[in-house]
Amino acid sequence: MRIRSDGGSQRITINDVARLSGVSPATVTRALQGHPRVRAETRREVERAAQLLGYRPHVLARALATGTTTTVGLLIPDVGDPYWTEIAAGIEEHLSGAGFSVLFGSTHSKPENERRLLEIFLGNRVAGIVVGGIAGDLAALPRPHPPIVLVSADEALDVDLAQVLEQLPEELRARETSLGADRATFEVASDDVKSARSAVEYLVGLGHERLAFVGARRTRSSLLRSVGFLRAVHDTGVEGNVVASEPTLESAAAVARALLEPAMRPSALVAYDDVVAIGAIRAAHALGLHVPGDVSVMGFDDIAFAAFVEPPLTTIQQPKHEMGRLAARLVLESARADVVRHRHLLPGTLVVRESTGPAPAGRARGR
Amino acid sequence: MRIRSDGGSQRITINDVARLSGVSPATVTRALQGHPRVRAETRREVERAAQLLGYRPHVLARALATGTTTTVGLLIPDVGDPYWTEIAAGIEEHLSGAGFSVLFGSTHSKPENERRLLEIFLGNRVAGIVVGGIAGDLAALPRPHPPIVLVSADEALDVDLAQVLEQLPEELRARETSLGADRATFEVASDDVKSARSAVEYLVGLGHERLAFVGARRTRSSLLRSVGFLRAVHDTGVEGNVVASEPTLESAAAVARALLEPAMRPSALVAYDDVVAIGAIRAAHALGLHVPGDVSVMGFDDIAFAAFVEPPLTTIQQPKHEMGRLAARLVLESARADVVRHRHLLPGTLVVRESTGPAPAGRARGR
DNA sequence: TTGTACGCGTTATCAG
DNA sequence: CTGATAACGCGTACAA
Repeated sequence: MRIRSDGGSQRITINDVARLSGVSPATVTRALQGHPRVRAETRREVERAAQLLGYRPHVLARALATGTTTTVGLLIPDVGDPYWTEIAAGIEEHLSGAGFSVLFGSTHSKPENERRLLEIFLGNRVAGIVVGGIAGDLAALPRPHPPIVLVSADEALDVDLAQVLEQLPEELRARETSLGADRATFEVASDDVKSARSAVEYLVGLGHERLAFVGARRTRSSLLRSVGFLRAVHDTGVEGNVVASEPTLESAAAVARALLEPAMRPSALVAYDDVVAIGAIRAAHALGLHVPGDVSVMGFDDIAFAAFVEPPLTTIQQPKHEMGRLAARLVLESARADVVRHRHLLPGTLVVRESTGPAPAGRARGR
Repeated sequence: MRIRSDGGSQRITINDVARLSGVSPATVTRALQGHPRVRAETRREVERAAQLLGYRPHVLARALATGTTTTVGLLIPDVGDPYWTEIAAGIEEHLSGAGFSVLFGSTHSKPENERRLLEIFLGNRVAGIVVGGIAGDLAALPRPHPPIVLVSADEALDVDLAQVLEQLPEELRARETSLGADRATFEVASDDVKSARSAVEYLVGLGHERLAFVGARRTRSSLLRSVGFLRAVHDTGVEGNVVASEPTLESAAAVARALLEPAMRPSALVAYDDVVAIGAIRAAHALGLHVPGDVSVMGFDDIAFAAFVEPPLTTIQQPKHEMGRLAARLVLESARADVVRHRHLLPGTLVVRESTGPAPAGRARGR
């Protein structure tokens, strides 16, 4: 006799319940699913038997029979990044609340991982998929596929940063629609252009006249934020330039250090995100500069720790949890009915803390 | 004609492939699974057909047929907590690398959620389960169940903190074995007692003679850390007391504020974890105290942000990623063979940064 | 080496 | 209101 060391749980099936309660399997199904046409007494009897036996329906068998799953695939780039985990939290919460399970994977921002995991999700016949970050060649997916909702799709653009920055924002906006996003049913993102604009307007309101945006990369949200920054800078008539940086504390610190040399030092820095902002603040401190006394620094996103660094970070909060909820709602809804593709742009909101302040006196407008 | 708006992907099955390649479904299975006894040519033919049709095996149907899944359930208390997400990252990485999928859920530290999600996992016939945090009444699970690995099980103890603290550490250690943990195959945790001890020894080595542990709660790791603290304090002959605090920044700040009143101010604080430590530092700053000039503060875990607060936090690093990997390895291994239950205690390692320093001169040993 | 037939646990259809 | 019976897609003895 060979011991089945399989991980399977109990093997009490619907048949066991049927036998014990003296009805057919079909009736058991109906009774347990709240089907209207079952005698009340029968139902009680079945429920009692099921309870007694500790019957637990085999989700997979059910899926096979119905052709439908209650599982949704979730892909995010990085489990360690608070931005993504907060979004994931919103997604998980909503999905779980709606009785759906979450099949999870991390892409590490690698398209090949994204592809591989999507394959797995499809193999598992998920009812829908939420993809955070990249979202490469969705077009290559077999059709039809379950509804896919993109969150802050960050697909790399095939253009030079410099080129894009010269182009009109309108033109860039147009380009967006040609991204891989077009195979997805929905997309939810933050309104990066507008967010960057409010950042600039806030700083200008404080009297700053020489700004810098640090952290531009070849990703969509980064480009859009820098574009919003440049546009606002232009509209308000102050100085402002964009410098590139990786979205890591180290890179940001290095870039900021160079930027803060006395020569043409900006009086305020707008960072690509909170992580970059924190890196910039460290660089400022290392240079003996006071924040916000000597230089104001602000970020984007409002990750949990933004409020607890020294000084607490002024930032443009993104409704991460809300974005997650929305994404989850959208997959579930579009899993049920045919819907029109649509992009949801959520607004950011300014959160003023202590890393920003009035422009230093006497340093206004160069020379 | 009704449109099937199910989320199902393509419906090309093994039969389609069989028909196209002119063989039987059975042969298709064998060919695609690398079964040795298939003619090379046949295999090529089948593979070509599968490729052409874009055939993707139905994972659920396969699971039903084989009685085995390649899915592992993962439960953590809080998706927003960096401690847990770092562990989760390690788990996901290993599992994914081994070709397993992750069915994910968040318990929010609520036993009822844990129960509900475990039910779902069982219903999905997962090959194994990793549970972070609580782990309530695992005993209530139907037997046999798939292997369960507990990570930093944080089950609430049915005892008063005060009582426990009076007891001998040995006695408390004995209690551990009676926790819900005993239905699990494995458990991985950090060696909290020893970690706390090294924290104390490090501070004493710096000349501190009046310490305080802030953050004890009725959870295991908190109790064990406070016990390790008290034991070490006793062994090294310095003063040291334990004060309770919720593991939130706000609570920690409030507690620390009271603790830092001039009267009997400790020269060093050992916080339950990094979050509590950061809260304590804020309180110190609010009181106009310098860290570490006036008071040293250290934490546990070494979450990502520990290095980026002001001042960078000295802490006892827990090998979170490693713990995750180990947990994942253990589920997979025990899913294959029968194994002996075991508890894995991983050591913490001291990471010295800038929130700790020598004891303030002239404040040594009260009165 | 390959094909046939059956079972995995559940639901749906169609009689009764 | 309830019971047979046929799928769902795949793996696997068993037979050829």
